[in-house]
Amino acid sequence: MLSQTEENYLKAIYKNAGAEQSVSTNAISKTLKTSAASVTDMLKKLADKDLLHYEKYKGVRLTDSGRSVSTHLIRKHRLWEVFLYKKLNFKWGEVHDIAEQLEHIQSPELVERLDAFLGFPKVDPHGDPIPDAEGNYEVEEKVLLSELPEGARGKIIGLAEHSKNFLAHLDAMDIKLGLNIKIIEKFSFDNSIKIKIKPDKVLVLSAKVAQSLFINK
Amino acid sequence: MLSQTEENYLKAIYKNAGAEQSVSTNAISKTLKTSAASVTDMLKKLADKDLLHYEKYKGVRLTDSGRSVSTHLIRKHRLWEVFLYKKLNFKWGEVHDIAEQLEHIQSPELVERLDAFLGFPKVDPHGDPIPDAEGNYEVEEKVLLSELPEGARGKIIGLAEHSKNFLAHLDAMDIKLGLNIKIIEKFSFDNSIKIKIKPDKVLVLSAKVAQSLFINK
DNA sequence: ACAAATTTTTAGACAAGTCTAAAAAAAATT
DNA sequence: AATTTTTTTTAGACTTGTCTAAAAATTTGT
Ligand SMILES: [Mn+2]
Ligand SMILES: [Mn+2]
Ligand SMILES: [Mn+2]
Ligand SMILES: [Mn+2]
Repeated sequence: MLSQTEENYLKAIYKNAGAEQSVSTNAISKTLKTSAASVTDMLKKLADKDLLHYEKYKGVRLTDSGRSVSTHLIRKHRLWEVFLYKKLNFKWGEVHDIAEQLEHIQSPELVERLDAFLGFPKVDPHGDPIPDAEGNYEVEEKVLLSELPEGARGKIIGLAEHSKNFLAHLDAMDIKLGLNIKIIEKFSFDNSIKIKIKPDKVLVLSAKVAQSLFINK
Repeated sequence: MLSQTEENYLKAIYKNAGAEQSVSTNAISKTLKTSAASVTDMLKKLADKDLLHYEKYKGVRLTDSGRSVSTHLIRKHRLWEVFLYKKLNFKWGEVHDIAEQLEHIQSPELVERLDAFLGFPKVDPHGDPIPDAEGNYEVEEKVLLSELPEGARGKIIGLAEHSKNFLAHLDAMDIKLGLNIKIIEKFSFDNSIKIKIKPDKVLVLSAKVAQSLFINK
């Protein structure tokens, strides 16, 4: 059985590079906010357990086993987020930190029952896909709102940023996942974008916001 | 913030002696299945944090602060048990081990929302009381089924034993909390007891079972 | 191609939580 | 009251995960 710490390293590696590419010691160290020296130590331990391939000075790549642990953690994390959001009515900016703890609960049975209880959701409250029990998931085709031309229509399906700050800002602007939008006008002055949502509500989004929203393609 | 380990020590102390009495090093060591030497070390640390009163060779007693941590843990443990039992349909013998992990999740907001989601339950799936946010709870007056005379009536409201084995046995016998029973006959041969449940079902309980079921008084 | 900057590893230390073995204190027996 | 048994504490060691400082390797820039 893996410790929470080991699990967090694997997840950090997966988030940095997925299962194919390799990740540098420094990248992991930044994600986890630990020293590079500590990371090196841990990478050796995880390599001993066949969770990743490690070659001195060359960075690491997850093994199949390591990838499986990572995606399973992400599955648990996102299922718990759905639970907190849908059943306990937390805001979407509040669920991540709690799920960060809940994802480490060890009980395969619990995950499957939670999944069923939630109605087998496909995405978490931020629009990110929930891996199935085998660790597989589909990534929807999407494009940044800021990339779309005037006149284009689409639906908000994901976020390029996940900070609490950003999520709270979206709440304040009444922007949620699933909204159908149409681009009315793009302002070259500051790259802000005027959009229409629903029948007749119009609002102007800053460039920063437009660059952080994914639209279906 | 306390570590899971520290929390488990406090809970073990509370379970052994409540908040009034004092507990011996050995008793804690048995409950937690760690060496007496380790327990002594930890007791000093917890005393430094004012969670308990420690005097060499005299055992320990929780402080108000220690008692508060303990009852809050028990509150969380039992609320999660209700969740697992009522919402995820786990059997009552399966919930304890998972709740043992969930009780350490740190989020005051989560506990209160879970409580509301569950409809503010007063007892857990084993009939044990759930402390409120202040750590207070009422213990229902009860008596062992084995103590009742022939002809007595009552309702099964609690368990004197919590082993998985016992819980599975009760499942096999179709005995649950809330059942109304009447004592038909007590057999002096082996102290088994014949009871009637509901309209017309009669069954004989072994002495061991009768000594492990609480009836309301 | 060499020097400088950056990244990564090693070395040595520390805190938390655990253990076993031995010493000290307390409790039980005779 | 003295002896034996049991409980508790101390001493010293080990593991996990972390750190800082220094050394080694790699990458970048000229
Ligand atoms: Mn998250
Ligand atoms: Mn985590
Ligand atoms: Mn329990
Ligand atoms: Mn616990």
